Amino acid sequence: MTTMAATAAHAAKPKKKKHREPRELRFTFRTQSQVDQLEDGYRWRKYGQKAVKNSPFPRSYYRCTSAACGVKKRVERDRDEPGVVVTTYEGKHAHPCPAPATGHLPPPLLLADGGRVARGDAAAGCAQERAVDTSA
DNA sequence: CGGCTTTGACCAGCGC
DNA sequence: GCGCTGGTCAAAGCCG
Repeated sequence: MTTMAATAAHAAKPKKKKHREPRELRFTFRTQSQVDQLEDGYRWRKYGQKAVKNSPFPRSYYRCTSAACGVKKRVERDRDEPGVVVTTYEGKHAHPCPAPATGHLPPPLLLADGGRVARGDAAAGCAQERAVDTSA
């Protein structure tokens, strides 16, 4: 960002967002983990990594590998707890969980975010979707 | 062979 | 007016 000197020689892309659309719900969970790729019951593909000023650590951007699943997930480490990662889910899933029910990988310690409450469950994603679907 | 990961670069909006 | 940040995309390489 310091040196953005570059020659524009590429076609523009239809990507722009003035205001956050209320359509996509945002869930922020604080999970105590050492790895970013937490198994929440879905597959995520990292599509970017940027360092934010709010945190001394870089933020990771993940996207659901599903087809009609436009769910995004951003993972960043806590500023005071390097052992804790802040997982923010954006959007809602529209596909079954690819992970088997026998997948009890994450041990988990989900804390309440700034407004929402999460339960320690391997199927955090499924639970989230269910909660949203039932609520909305 | 397929699928996933990583890095760099670019863009847009906003603030002062 | 300029600078800055945040966010996304693209391509390539590597691994199982």
